[in-house]
Amino acid sequence: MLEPVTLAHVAQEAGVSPSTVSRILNGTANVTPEKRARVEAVITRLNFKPNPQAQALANGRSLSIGVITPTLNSTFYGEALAGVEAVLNDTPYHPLVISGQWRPEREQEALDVLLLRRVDAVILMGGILDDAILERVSQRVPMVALGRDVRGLSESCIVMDNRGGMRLIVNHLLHLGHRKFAYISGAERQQDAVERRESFHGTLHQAGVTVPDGLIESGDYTEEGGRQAAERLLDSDLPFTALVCANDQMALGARLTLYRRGIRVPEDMSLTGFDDVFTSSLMTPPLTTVRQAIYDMGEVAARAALSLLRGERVGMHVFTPELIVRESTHPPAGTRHPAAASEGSRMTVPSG
Amino acid sequence: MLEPVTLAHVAQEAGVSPSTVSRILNGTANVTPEKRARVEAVITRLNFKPNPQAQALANGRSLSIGVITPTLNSTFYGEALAGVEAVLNDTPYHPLVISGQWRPEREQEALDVLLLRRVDAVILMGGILDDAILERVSQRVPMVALGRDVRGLSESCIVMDNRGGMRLIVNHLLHLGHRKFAYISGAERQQDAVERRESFHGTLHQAGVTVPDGLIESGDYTEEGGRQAAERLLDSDLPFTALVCANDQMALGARLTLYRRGIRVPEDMSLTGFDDVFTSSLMTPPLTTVRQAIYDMGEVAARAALSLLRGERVGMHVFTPELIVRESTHPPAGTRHPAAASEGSRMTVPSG
DNA sequence: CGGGGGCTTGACAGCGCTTTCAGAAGGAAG
DNA sequence: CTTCCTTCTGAAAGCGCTGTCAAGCCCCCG
Repeated sequence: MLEPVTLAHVAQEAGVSPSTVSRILNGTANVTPEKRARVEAVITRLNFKPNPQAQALANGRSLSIGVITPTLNSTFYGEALAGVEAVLNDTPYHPLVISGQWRPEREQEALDVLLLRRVDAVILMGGILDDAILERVSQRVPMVALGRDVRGLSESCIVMDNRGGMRLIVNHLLHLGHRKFAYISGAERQQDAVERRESFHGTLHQAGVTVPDGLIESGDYTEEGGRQAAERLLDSDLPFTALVCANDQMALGARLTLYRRGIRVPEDMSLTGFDDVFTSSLMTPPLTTVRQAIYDMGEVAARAALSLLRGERVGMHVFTPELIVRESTHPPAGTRHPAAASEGSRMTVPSG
Repeated sequence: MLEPVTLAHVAQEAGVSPSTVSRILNGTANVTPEKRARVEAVITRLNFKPNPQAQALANGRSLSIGVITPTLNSTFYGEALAGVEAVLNDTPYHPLVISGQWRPEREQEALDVLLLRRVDAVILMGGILDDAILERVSQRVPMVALGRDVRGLSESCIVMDNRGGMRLIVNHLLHLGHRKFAYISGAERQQDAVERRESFHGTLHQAGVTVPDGLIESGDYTEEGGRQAAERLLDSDLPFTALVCANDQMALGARLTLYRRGIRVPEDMSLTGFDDVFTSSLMTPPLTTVRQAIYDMGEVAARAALSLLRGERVGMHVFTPELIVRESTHPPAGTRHPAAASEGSRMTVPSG
């Protein structure tokens, strides 16, 4: 493989024209079985691999699928990426990953780069780019969105039922006997953060429970944000027995604050997350949360992209959330509800 | 940008030949200032961007740098990736990331794909591919290795002083008064796992402390591995007061086992990690560990790759470890050493 | 036995850019 | 006013592959 062997070499070696070799490569037209065998033999003997650059230039398909992720070092999106890669691995396509850093300019740049590199499709994970822009782009190149419902593109969106998930969590806590809640919300520029918060309020409202404004804080979906939000919540001196977080990462941050203040989980305070990032099962105590099958969503997104590439239509795919009860929730102090802390011993794929 | 504008368009529009435009683009030769201005005006007006595929085909450089990482969803390598991406972001180069899943065949495949796609350089993170193979590959394409010292390629390796780091940890524990240690080692097919274990033993040996074989277990560098290893350690019924883990991820797993068994950290058991993955500062309690500046290492690796591309020589880069004392270590029960649990309140960049 | 139809196959013109080569201009030197 | 360089610039030949086009071949039918 030192001297890159080209299609022309193969053709010469097999005594056929380059066109024929190309045809065999792509199954573009019939070729005499005999010739085909001869060429294929040469191909394997020379270990010939067509140059993707040249192919891309000649027929306009680059065999790569652009992926825009908010960040590369996120527990959450990392798994989705892994799912995408796993699916693409069995195909001639390869992912081209660029991160948008939650900044619209950066996302726009990423998109531009991907288009420039002539990716055959793009998978957009989360992100905060305008629906309008995305819709426009999607007319140039097949696009699927993960974790967000893009207006005018909803057929190729992979989303989860955020409202339903939050309802599960809240009902679980209500069932345990909690009546005093605090909430740490996500970055509300993102749709899912809004949906989760609304569902939190809605579900409680139905149960006749209201939450004072002072017990709603935003944590921007980050660990550090969650930590600080928990500080503010506690500083408010308003009483609450359940702290629900809009994602696991913030729950992790909040956990630290509770630890620092000597508040025991779950005895003094129940704590919940959302997403079931795989480290959540390893928290002390393991976190009660809602499972969002992120890896699977990555897989589905990749498959959807491939379908689009084949010209097939795909429909919106809504994932159903699943409540994962672990050990961070407990009836509030003073209650005598039957403890529901069944052991959810879900272990996820190890990471590096 | 709908109708892809080509160099030929620009040439025509500016009334010059394609060659001239190309020359201006690459600064290949002198061009009359007047013409240059004219062409540049057209370029910006038409928002012309040269097609990378075509450039790659024509001059053999793809403007992409291959990155092989063990997994995409690892807290550890994720940060390194982010570092690489950040540096490349200011250059015309782009990372092309493929994961090797700790499997030699997959790593080999990844390498093949990268070479096929004609990447201009490759950055290899960890991995278990033979040094010999890598050395051979490095003759075809500039290569830098991250977190491993490849024989015959050591000038372009970014590594950390694993032995020194482990020495820091062990000395810290010895200083606190610990004499009974248990150790969870990493995947020993990887060099760094071996170095850390050797240093663990060596440092203790110098202090006159020995560790029974039953208190050494392997956890394969994963959370789940760490969890199970801790189970085995505890089941051995051999006494120990300090559990040192070869990385943070295993410490996280081990933490769960301790929690399940009602063993308090740090009162009953001191626990340490290695790497300072950013979630470690959020563990309950925050983990004492050794900081390995992973993100920085990613940056350095990317810069090294760029240097190589410019034909410059780069030297091996050894990172110095830093002890991060948090709250998971404490003098052993029954001792009355001054507690050294200073609050290491290092917060790292949030992730997604 | 000749003509039409279907298959297989090679020649060739790109895809969009780079780069060599040589011609055209302009200036310095004789 | 030649002659010889220097620049600057355009024509043209690729880079490795695809896809169109038409030629060549064989078979079948009349």
